[in-house]
Amino acid sequence: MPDHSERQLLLLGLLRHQEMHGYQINEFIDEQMAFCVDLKRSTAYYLLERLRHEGYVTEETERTGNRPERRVYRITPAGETHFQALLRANLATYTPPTYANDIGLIFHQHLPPAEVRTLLETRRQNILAHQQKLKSLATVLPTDHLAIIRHHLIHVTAELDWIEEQLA
Amino acid sequence: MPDHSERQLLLLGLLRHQEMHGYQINEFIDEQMAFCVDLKRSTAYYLLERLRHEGYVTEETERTGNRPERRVYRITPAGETHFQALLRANLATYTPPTYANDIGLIFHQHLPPAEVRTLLETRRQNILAHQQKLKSLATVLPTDHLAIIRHHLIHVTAELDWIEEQLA
DNA sequence: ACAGAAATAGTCAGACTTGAGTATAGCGAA
DNA sequence: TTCGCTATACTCAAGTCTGACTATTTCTGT
Repeated sequence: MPDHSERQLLLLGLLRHQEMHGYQINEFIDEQMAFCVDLKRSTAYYLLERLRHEGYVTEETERTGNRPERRVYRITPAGETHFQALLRANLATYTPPTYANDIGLIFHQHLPPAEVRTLLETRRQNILAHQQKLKSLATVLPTDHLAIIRHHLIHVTAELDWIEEQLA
Repeated sequence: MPDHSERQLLLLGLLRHQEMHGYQINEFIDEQMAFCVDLKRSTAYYLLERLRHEGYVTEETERTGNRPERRVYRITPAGETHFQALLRANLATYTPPTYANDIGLIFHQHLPPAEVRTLLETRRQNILAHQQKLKSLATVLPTDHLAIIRHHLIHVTAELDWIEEQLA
């Protein structure tokens, strides 16, 4: 059983604020949260179905005008409780991320040092580009997200420090 | 088609060094790489089968004594080429990780500030524990891994900085 | 000498994930 | 008015991942 908890937390947190239909949830995630969670649209539908199955949300079909039916999700009292538990667990826990780019470094001796340097130089440019994107997000997204953007920026800086150390 | 590339890179890199059977590969990963890659044993078998299907490794069954048969994997010339390509791509790329614990922060206002503080204090202890574990790894693992351990330590430090900023 | 633990070597059902596809509605331009 | 493009709302087949399990061999303590 993999650990959906943070995505469940996200979905329940959104529904806690207000009832929403699937498309709306996905739109919100894509526009405001994509930079810090990885959750595709089809996966969100799947998870919502699971939350319903577990009694944490209810599903109600409605239609507006002649548009196709939509399923409106609403959090249940059990869902509220679950949300609180997930939130407490999430805040108290530290889950170290995995850095996909570590693997390359392990095998760097299989390439000529000069080429490794060039490749890492390119990586450095990509990191700088990502840093810029984060900075511009800060001006676009609501202020609730500032702490998280700052979190990402701190790590990007750490990444730049490390790669410069490797280049030296 | 998800992006196995870093795990393929890992498997090919190990086989490039010497032929190995599945169990041996898994043992090595569990003992030396678990701290920087997330790859379960059954997944490794699955990926090896895929690499074979794609012609990057060959599989040969052998038996030693009365033990059950084992499948020995050996990298092919095509696998060598693929390895080089994956390695170059990996070194030149930056793949920002996702931080599972960000989600909690988004919803922190749903709990009393004092409790949030206590929970984050606990998280901080967990980060410190993780930092210690990394430091002790540095004394146990071969020196090739030092750069990567350093990489993780830099990020753990960044994480501690950030959380202390939040607590203040 | 022999029972129980640990190591060896995988297999597989079932859960998770997602790109590609389906189907209808509104809207702007020619 | 009608052709095509975008927005709305999902669905699903196919691919991926892993916890739990099987089965045999070798050690270890008594």
